Amino acid sequence: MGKSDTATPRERYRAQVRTEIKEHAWQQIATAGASALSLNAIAKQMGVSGPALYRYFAGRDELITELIRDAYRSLADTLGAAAAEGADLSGLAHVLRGWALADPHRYFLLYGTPVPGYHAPDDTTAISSEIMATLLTACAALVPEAPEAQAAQEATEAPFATHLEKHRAWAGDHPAPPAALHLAMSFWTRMHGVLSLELAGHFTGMRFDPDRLFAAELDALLP
Amino acid sequence: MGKSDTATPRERYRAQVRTEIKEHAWQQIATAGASALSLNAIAKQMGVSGPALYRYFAGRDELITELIRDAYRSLADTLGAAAAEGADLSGLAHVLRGWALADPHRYFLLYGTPVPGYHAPDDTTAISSEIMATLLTACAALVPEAPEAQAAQEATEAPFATHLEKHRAWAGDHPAPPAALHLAMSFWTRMHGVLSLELAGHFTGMRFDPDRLFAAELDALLP
DNA sequence: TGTGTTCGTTAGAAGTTGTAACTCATCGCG
DNA sequence: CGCGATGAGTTACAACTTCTAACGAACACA
Repeated sequence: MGKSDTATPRERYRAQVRTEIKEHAWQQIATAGASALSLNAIAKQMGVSGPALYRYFAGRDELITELIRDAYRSLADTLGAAAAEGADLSGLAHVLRGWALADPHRYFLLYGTPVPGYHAPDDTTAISSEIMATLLTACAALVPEAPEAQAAQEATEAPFATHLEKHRAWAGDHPAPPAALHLAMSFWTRMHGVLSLELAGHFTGMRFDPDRLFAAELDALLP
Repeated sequence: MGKSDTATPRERYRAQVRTEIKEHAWQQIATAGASALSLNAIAKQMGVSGPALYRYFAGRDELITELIRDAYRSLADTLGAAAAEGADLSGLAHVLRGWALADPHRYFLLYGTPVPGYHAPDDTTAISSEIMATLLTACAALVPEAPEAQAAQEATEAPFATHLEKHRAWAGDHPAPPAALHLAMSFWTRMHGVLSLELAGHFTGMRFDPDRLFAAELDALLP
């Protein structure tokens, strides 16, 4: 089991308490939202005194940062596993939706209203581009390989795709054609649009089925 | 000037102080976000003591509710004015974008991560459907009037539009055809998807121009 | 078995929301 | 004009939050 064998007892205990704290934090976030996360309440729930938690997290911000990191990791792993099992872009969409519905607060922690002073650490942006990479692979599988002549024609018809091609630093060195870059961005923004409005409860009251809206948007997206 | 003439001096003073409080609140939200809004800080900025503000707002929640109401009102008026001046759906999209970019925190107050215990009062949902009405009018102007034969054909091709037609309570009694209902929902979710990710800063680092992504999504949406 | 690291505790500072009670200015009415 | 009711602003306080400091006790390791 990798690290836990080589660790000293103290380190193992420390890691265990850290995860226990995070579990209580998730539970608290799920009921009251991230803004209501209270270190004192977690301590009380664990039966220890308030300042004890500061041995494990420098403060509320570091705890939240850790939760964000875990959430990104979970999403990247979930999408990555689905892709490894052969899911196409449509499959990834449904996996994403399931992941978001399983814990709306976790989704909002990643893609909701940004925390005022918070700045994402480097490794979360790394995980974020890992997600983007699996997305790009699925998108590239849907976009037909364009011969040169057709590519030139596309350049005049799809100005945004060529714009993305000129600023493709965010795609890393992923070998996705311009149309796939465009498809990935549309996928991201549209799925997020439907999901975030649904999770925020903006569709309650309207009586239609959010499932069908999601399916319709997905259908309109796929080439 | 309507009400302010008939009001007693006390009431006029009260209304003035209320708007002054709200102005400071907006200023504070713009710099630190809604979650960091502090009645004490507002009081200090206004040169009065903390509890003095409780004469004007029952608490933090009521102040935020009032700010949300004002934000909805502002958005509805802005879109309504644009529509009255002849803006089509594309024009409304750009007006919406301008409104959101002018004060991102205000946008997130309406469409961002929901506040845990908060439940929107009735009149905000009324304003919300006012917004939806101007949207539906603009959408209806874009979809062609369908003869009966064509409508029957559409019913099999556009299942979500017919689903919306069966659950069109949210559209009030607006006489928009099913295709317009569908277009309005797509408009809402897609524009929100691009805007909220942009405003949350998820595109910083990627070097492309958010303006062009917005334009591309809008272009893909219009029939 | 000692020794030093680390954990958890209590005490306290500085901040927040919100309530209670009191003073005092002001508004309206006789 | 004067007097009484209304309401604004004050201080004091309770209960909460994050977070620091100092102390005792438990534990791992040599």
